[in-house]
Amino acid sequence: MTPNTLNSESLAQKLAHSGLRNTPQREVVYTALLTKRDHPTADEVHARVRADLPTISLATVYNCLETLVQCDLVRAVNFERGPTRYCPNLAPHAHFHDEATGATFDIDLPTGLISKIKDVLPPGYDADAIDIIFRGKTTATR
Amino acid sequence: MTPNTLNSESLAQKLAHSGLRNTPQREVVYTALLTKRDHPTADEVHARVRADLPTISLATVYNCLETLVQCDLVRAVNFERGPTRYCPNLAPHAHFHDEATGATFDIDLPTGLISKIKDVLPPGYDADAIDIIFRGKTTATR
DNA sequence: GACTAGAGTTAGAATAATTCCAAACTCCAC
DNA sequence: GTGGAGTTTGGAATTATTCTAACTCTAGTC
Repeated sequence: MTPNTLNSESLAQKLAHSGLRNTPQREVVYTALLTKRDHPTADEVHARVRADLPTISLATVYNCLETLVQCDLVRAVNFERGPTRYCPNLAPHAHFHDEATGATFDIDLPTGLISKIKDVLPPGYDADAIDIIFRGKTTATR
Repeated sequence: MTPNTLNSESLAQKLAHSGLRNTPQREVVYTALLTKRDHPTADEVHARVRADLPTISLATVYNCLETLVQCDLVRAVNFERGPTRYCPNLAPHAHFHDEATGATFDIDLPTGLISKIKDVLPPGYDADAIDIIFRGKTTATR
Protein backbone atom coordinates (compact mmCIF):
# COMPACT_ATOMS: atom_id res chain seq x y z
CA MET A 1 0.00 0.00 0.00
CA THR A 2 1.06 3.58 -0.58
CA PRO A 3 0.00 5.38 2.51
CA ASN A 4 0.76 8.86 1.28
CA THR A 5 -1.23 8.66 -1.89
CA LEU A 6 -4.07 6.92 -0.20
CA ASN A 7 -4.22 9.42 2.59
CA SER A 8 -3.72 12.36 0.33
CA GLU A 9 -6.83 11.27 -1.50
CA SER A 10 -8.75 10.83 1.68
CA LEU A 11 -7.55 14.27 2.73
CA ALA A 12 -8.82 15.86 -0.48
CA GLN A 13 -12.07 13.95 -0.17
CA LYS A 14 -12.73 14.83 3.40
CA LEU A 15 -11.88 18.46 2.83
CA ALA A 16 -14.14 18.63 -0.22
CA HIS A 17 -16.87 16.98 1.78
CA SER A 18 -16.74 19.89 4.20
CA GLY A 19 -16.56 22.46 1.41
CA LEU A 20 -12.93 23.22 2.13
CA ARG A 21 -9.98 23.51 -0.22
CA ASN A 22 -7.02 21.23 -0.38
CA THR A 23 -4.03 23.50 -0.02
CA PRO A 24 -0.30 22.69 -0.03
CA GLN A 25 -0.15 23.75 3.61
CA ARG A 26 -2.86 21.31 4.64
CA GLU A 27 -1.18 18.55 2.70
CA VAL A 28 2.25 18.96 4.24
CA VAL A 29 0.81 19.22 7.73
CA TYR A 30 -1.21 16.07 7.25
CA THR A 31 1.71 14.27 5.65
CA ALA A 32 3.97 15.28 8.52
CA LEU A 33 1.58 13.68 10.99
CA LEU A 34 1.39 10.49 8.95
CA THR A 35 5.13 10.28 8.43
CA LYS A 36 6.25 10.42 12.03
CA ARG A 37 3.48 9.31 14.34
CA ASP A 38 5.01 10.44 17.59
CA HIS A 39 2.18 12.76 18.64
CA PRO A 40 3.97 16.01 17.87
CA THR A 41 2.95 19.43 19.15
CA ALA A 42 1.96 22.22 16.78
CA ASP A 43 5.42 23.66 17.23
CA GLU A 44 7.09 20.39 16.29
CA VAL A 45 4.86 20.03 13.24
CA HIS A 46 5.82 23.56 12.25
CA ALA A 47 9.51 22.71 12.47
CA ARG A 48 9.02 19.59 10.35
CA VAL A 49 6.92 21.10 7.59
CA ARG A 50 9.31 23.99 7.14
CA ALA A 51 11.56 21.54 5.31
CA ASP A 52 8.91 21.28 2.59
CA LEU A 53 7.33 24.69 2.81
CA PRO A 54 9.83 27.11 4.33
CA THR A 55 7.45 30.05 4.48
CA ILE A 56 4.61 28.35 6.33
CA SER A 57 3.71 30.18 9.51
CA LEU A 58 2.96 28.74 12.92
CA ALA A 59 -0.52 30.27 12.79
CA THR A 60 -1.19 28.34 9.59
CA VAL A 61 -0.01 25.13 11.22
CA TYR A 62 -2.51 25.74 14.01
CA ASN A 63 -5.21 26.48 11.44
CA CYS A 64 -4.44 23.37 9.42
CA LEU A 65 -4.36 21.12 12.46
CA GLU A 66 -7.68 22.51 13.62
CA THR A 67 -9.11 21.94 10.14
CA LEU A 68 -7.89 18.34 10.14
CA VAL A 69 -9.45 17.77 13.54
CA GLN A 70 -12.75 19.21 12.25
CA CYS A 71 -12.62 16.84 9.27
CA ASP A 72 -12.05 13.85 11.56
CA LEU A 73 -8.69 13.10 10.02
CA VAL A 74 -6.70 13.78 13.14
CA ARG A 75 -7.26 13.64 16.88
CA ALA A 76 -6.07 16.26 19.34
CA VAL A 77 -4.75 14.88 22.62
CA ASN A 78 -4.14 16.83 25.78
CA PHE A 79 -1.96 15.75 28.63
CA GLU A 80 -1.76 17.65 31.83
CA ARG A 81 -0.55 21.19 31.41
CA GLY A 82 1.42 20.49 28.26
CA PRO A 83 0.78 21.65 24.73
CA THR A 84 -1.82 19.89 22.60
CA ARG A 85 -0.51 16.93 20.61
CA TYR A 86 -1.85 15.53 17.38
CA CYS A 87 -2.44 11.98 16.30
CA PRO A 88 -3.48 10.66 12.87
CA ASN A 89 -4.60 7.30 14.24
CA LEU A 90 -8.35 7.18 13.77
CA ALA A 91 -8.96 3.71 15.16
CA PRO A 92 -10.41 3.84 18.66
CA HIS A 93 -7.48 3.84 20.98
CA ALA A 94 -6.23 5.12 24.29
CA HIS A 95 -2.98 6.92 25.02
CA PHE A 96 -0.23 5.92 27.39
CA HIS A 97 1.90 8.78 28.63
CA ASP A 98 5.27 7.75 29.98
CA GLU A 99 5.93 10.15 32.82
CA ALA A 100 9.66 9.48 32.80
CA THR A 101 10.36 10.24 29.14
CA GLY A 102 7.28 12.19 28.12
CA ALA A 103 6.74 9.79 25.24
CA THR A 104 3.25 8.87 24.16
CA PHE A 105 2.08 5.49 22.90
CA ASP A 106 -1.14 4.42 21.26
CA ILE A 107 -2.93 1.62 23.06
CA ASP A 108 -5.39 -0.33 20.94
CA LEU A 109 -8.76 -0.87 22.52
CA PRO A 110 -10.67 -4.10 21.90
CA THR A 111 -13.98 -3.57 20.19
CA GLY A 112 -16.71 -3.55 22.75
CA LEU A 113 -14.72 -1.94 25.53
CA ILE A 114 -15.71 1.55 24.40
CA SER A 115 -19.39 0.72 24.48
CA LYS A 116 -18.91 -1.01 27.81
CA ILE A 117 -17.37 2.16 29.16
CA LYS A 118 -20.15 4.26 27.68
CA ASP A 119 -22.62 2.09 29.58
CA VAL A 120 -21.56 3.70 32.85
CA LEU A 121 -23.07 7.01 31.75
CA PRO A 122 -26.35 7.74 33.50
CA PRO A 123 -29.41 8.50 31.37
CA GLY A 124 -29.32 11.93 29.79
CA TYR A 125 -25.60 11.86 29.12
CA ASP A 126 -24.65 11.42 25.49
CA ALA A 127 -20.93 11.18 24.73
CA ASP A 128 -19.58 11.97 21.28
CA ALA A 129 -16.05 11.02 22.22
CA ILE A 130 -14.11 9.37 24.99
CA ASP A 131 -10.52 10.09 25.82
CA ILE A 132 -8.66 7.55 27.88
CA ILE A 133 -5.24 8.47 29.11
CA PHE A 134 -2.97 6.19 31.11
CA ARG A 135 -0.11 7.75 32.98
CA GLY A 136 2.78 5.76 34.33
CA LYS A 137 6.00 4.02 33.51
CA THR A 138 6.88 1.65 30.75
CA THR A 139 9.79 -0.57 29.88
CA ALA A 140 8.51 -0.94 26.35
CA THR A 141 10.93 0.18 23.69
CA ARG A 142 9.33 1.26 20.47
CA MET B 1 -21.36 14.56 59.45
CA THR B 2 -19.30 17.70 59.45
CA PRO B 3 -17.41 17.60 56.21
CA ASN B 4 -15.26 20.62 56.91
CA THR B 5 -13.96 19.44 60.23
CA LEU B 6 -13.48 15.95 58.98
CA ASN B 7 -11.65 17.09 55.91
CA SER B 8 -9.72 19.74 57.71
CA GLU B 9 -8.33 16.97 59.86
CA SER B 10 -7.51 14.83 56.89
CA LEU B 11 -5.85 17.87 55.31
CA ALA B 12 -3.67 18.45 58.37
CA GLN B 13 -2.89 14.74 58.55
CA LYS B 14 -1.98 14.34 54.94
CA LEU B 15 0.15 17.47 54.97
CA ALA B 16 1.95 16.33 58.12
CA HIS B 17 2.49 12.95 56.54
CA SER B 18 4.42 14.67 53.77
CA GLY B 19 6.31 16.87 56.21
CA LEU B 20 4.39 19.96 55.12
CA ARG B 21 2.73 22.64 57.21
CA ASN B 22 -0.95 23.32 57.44
CA THR B 23 -1.29 27.00 56.58
CA PRO B 24 -4.40 29.18 56.42
CA GLN B 25 -3.89 29.47 52.66
CA ARG B 26 -3.88 25.73 52.17
CA GLU B 27 -6.97 25.39 54.34
CA VAL B 28 -9.07 27.95 52.52
CA VAL B 29 -8.05 26.57 49.12
CA TYR B 30 -8.99 23.06 50.16
CA THR B 31 -12.23 24.23 51.78
CA ALA B 32 -13.13 26.16 48.65
CA LEU B 33 -12.81 22.99 46.59
CA LEU B 34 -14.93 21.02 49.03
CA THR B 35 -17.60 23.69 49.32
CA LYS B 36 -18.40 24.09 45.64
CA ARG B 37 -17.48 21.00 43.70
CA ASP B 38 -17.84 22.42 40.25
CA HIS B 39 -14.26 21.75 39.10
CA PRO B 40 -13.04 25.33 39.32
CA THR B 41 -9.90 26.66 37.67
CA ALA B 42 -7.04 28.12 39.71
CA ASP B 43 -8.36 31.57 38.83
CA GLU B 44 -11.84 30.73 40.08
CA VAL B 45 -10.44 29.29 43.29
CA HIS B 46 -8.45 32.48 43.73
CA ALA B 47 -11.58 34.61 43.36
CA ARG B 48 -13.45 32.47 45.90
CA VAL B 49 -10.79 32.34 48.59
CA ARG B 50 -10.25 36.07 48.47
CA ALA B 51 -13.48 36.38 50.44
CA ASP B 52 -11.75 34.64 53.36
CA LEU B 53 -8.18 35.71 52.79
CA PRO B 54 -8.14 38.93 50.78
CA THR B 55 -4.38 39.10 50.40
CA ILE B 56 -3.83 35.62 49.01
CA SER B 57 -2.03 35.72 45.70
CA LEU B 58 -2.74 33.72 42.58
CA ALA B 59 0.73 32.21 42.76
CA THR B 60 -0.08 30.89 46.22
CA VAL B 61 -3.32 29.40 44.96
CA TYR B 62 -1.32 27.58 42.29
CA ASN B 63 1.18 26.46 44.93
CA CYS B 64 -1.54 25.25 47.28
CA LEU B 65 -3.39 23.38 44.56
CA GLU B 66 -0.19 21.70 43.49
CA THR B 67 0.52 20.76 47.10
CA LEU B 68 -2.95 19.26 47.49
CA VAL B 69 -2.48 17.26 44.32
CA GLN B 70 0.86 15.99 45.64
CA CYS B 71 -0.81 14.92 48.88
CA ASP B 72 -3.53 13.04 46.97
CA LEU B 73 -6.26 15.22 48.35
CA VAL B 74 -7.25 16.68 45.02
CA ARG B 75 -7.14 15.64 41.39
CA ALA B 76 -6.15 17.91 38.53
CA VAL B 77 -8.22 17.51 35.39
CA ASN B 78 -7.37 18.80 31.96
CA PHE B 79 -9.81 19.26 29.15
CA GLU B 80 -8.73 20.24 25.70
CA ARG B 81 -6.90 23.54 25.56
CA GLY B 82 -8.56 24.97 28.66
CA PRO B 83 -7.06 25.75 32.02
CA THR B 84 -6.49 22.97 34.55
CA ARG B 85 -9.46 22.26 36.79
CA TYR B 86 -9.43 20.80 40.28
CA CYS B 87 -11.60 18.15 41.84
CA PRO B 88 -11.69 17.00 45.49
CA ASN B 89 -13.47 13.74 44.64
CA LEU B 90 -10.99 10.98 45.34
CA ALA B 91 -13.19 8.02 44.49
CA PRO B 92 -12.31 6.56 41.11
CA HIS B 93 -14.44 8.39 38.62
CA ALA B 94 -14.52 9.70 35.10
CA HIS B 95 -15.44 13.18 33.94
CA PHE B 96 -18.15 14.23 31.56
CA HIS B 97 -17.56 17.51 29.82
CA ASP B 98 -20.68 19.13 28.42
CA GLU B 99 -19.54 20.82 25.23
CA ALA B 100 -22.54 23.12 25.11
CA THR B 101 -22.22 24.65 28.58
CA GLY B 102 -18.65 23.80 29.51
CA ALA B 103 -19.88 22.20 32.73
CA THR B 104 -18.14 19.17 34.13
CA PHE B 105 -19.78 16.26 35.90
CA ASP B 106 -18.29 13.41 37.88
CA ILE B 107 -19.26 9.98 36.60
CA ASP B 108 -18.92 7.17 39.11
CA LEU B 109 -17.13 4.12 37.84
CA PRO B 110 -18.19 0.68 38.97
CA THR B 111 -15.49 -1.20 40.81
CA GLY B 112 -13.78 -3.55 38.44
CA LEU B 113 -14.09 -1.41 35.36
CA ILE B 114 -10.81 0.33 36.07
CA SER B 115 -8.94 -2.94 36.32
CA LYS B 116 -10.74 -4.19 33.23
CA ILE B 117 -9.51 -1.12 31.38
CA LYS B 118 -6.01 -1.59 32.72
CA ASP B 119 -6.05 -5.11 31.29
CA VAL B 120 -5.78 -3.71 27.77
CA LEU B 121 -2.27 -2.48 28.50
CA PRO B 122 0.39 -4.66 26.85
CA PRO B 123 3.12 -6.13 29.07
CA GLY B 124 5.68 -3.57 30.13
CA TYR B 125 3.16 -0.78 30.58
CA ASP B 126 2.44 0.13 34.18
CA ALA B 127 -0.19 2.81 34.73
CA ASP B 128 -0.31 4.82 37.95
CA ALA B 129 -3.44 6.65 36.95
CA ILE B 130 -6.13 6.60 34.32
CA ASP B 131 -8.07 9.62 33.19
CA ILE B 132 -11.31 9.03 31.38
CA ILE B 133 -13.02 11.99 29.83
CA PHE B 134 -16.33 11.89 28.02
CA ARG B 135 -17.23 14.76 25.78
CA GLY B 136 -20.73 15.36 24.54
CA LYS B 137 -24.14 16.71 25.39
CA THR B 138 -26.32 16.17 28.39
CA THR B 139 -29.87 16.99 29.36
CA ALA B 140 -29.05 16.28 32.98
CA THR B 141 -29.68 19.19 35.30
CA ARG B 142 -27.55 19.20 38.39
C1' DG C 1 12.43 35.64 75.00
C1' DA C 2 15.81 36.39 70.88
C1' DC C 3 18.07 33.77 66.87
C1' DT C 4 18.14 31.11 63.04
C1' DA C 5 16.97 28.08 59.25
C1' DG C 6 13.77 26.56 56.40
C1' DA C 7 9.14 26.58 54.66
C1' DG C 8 5.69 29.35 52.80
C1' DT C 9 3.77 33.58 50.71
C1' DT C 10 3.71 37.52 47.82
C1' DA C 11 3.69 40.67 43.66
C1' DG C 12 5.26 41.19 39.59
C1' DA C 13 8.04 39.74 35.72
C1' DA C 14 8.74 36.13 32.48
C1' DT C 15 7.49 32.28 29.63
C1' DA C 16 4.75 29.23 26.86
C1' DA C 17 0.83 28.04 24.14
C1' DT C 18 -2.58 29.62 21.53
C1' DT C 19 -5.69 32.87 19.33
C1' DC C 20 -6.77 37.13 17.16
C1' DC C 21 -6.42 40.42 13.56
C1' DA C 22 -5.86 42.88 9.41
C1' DA C 23 -3.65 42.76 5.19
C1' DA C 24 -2.24 40.16 1.30
C1' DC C 25 -2.92 36.29 -1.56
C1' DT C 26 -5.26 32.43 -4.31
C1' DC C 27 -8.60 30.25 -6.67
C1' DC C 28 -12.66 29.63 -9.16
C1' DA C 29 -17.08 31.03 -11.13
C1' DC C 30 -19.12 34.42 -13.50
C1' DG D 1 -10.36 39.82 -15.75
C1' DT D 2 -13.32 40.84 -11.74
C1' DG D 3 -15.38 39.75 -7.34
C1' DG D 4 -15.88 37.22 -3.43
C1' DA D 5 -15.03 33.47 -0.47
C1' DG D 6 -11.58 30.95 1.51
C1' DT D 7 -6.73 30.84 3.00
C1' DT D 8 -2.29 32.32 4.57
C1' DT D 9 0.78 35.34 6.94
C1' DG D 10 3.35 37.92 10.65
C1' DG D 11 2.84 40.21 14.48
C1' DA D 12 0.22 41.63 18.35
C1' DA D 13 -2.68 40.11 22.04
C1' DT D 14 -4.37 36.92 25.31
C1' DT D 15 -4.36 33.26 28.56
C1' DA D 16 -2.44 30.04 31.74
C1' DT D 17 1.25 29.04 34.35
C1' DT D 18 5.86 29.34 36.32
C1' DC D 19 9.78 31.87 38.00
C1' DT D 20 12.18 35.05 41.01
C1' DA D 21 13.56 37.58 44.74
C1' DA D 22 12.10 39.72 48.81
C1' DC D 23 9.50 39.15 52.71
C1' DT D 24 7.08 36.61 56.60
C1' DC D 25 6.10 33.16 59.59
C1' DT D 26 7.07 29.21 62.55
C1' DA D 27 9.44 25.68 65.09
C1' DG D 28 13.24 24.48 67.39
C1' DT D 29 17.46 25.97 70.01
C1' DC D 30 20.05 28.37 73.14
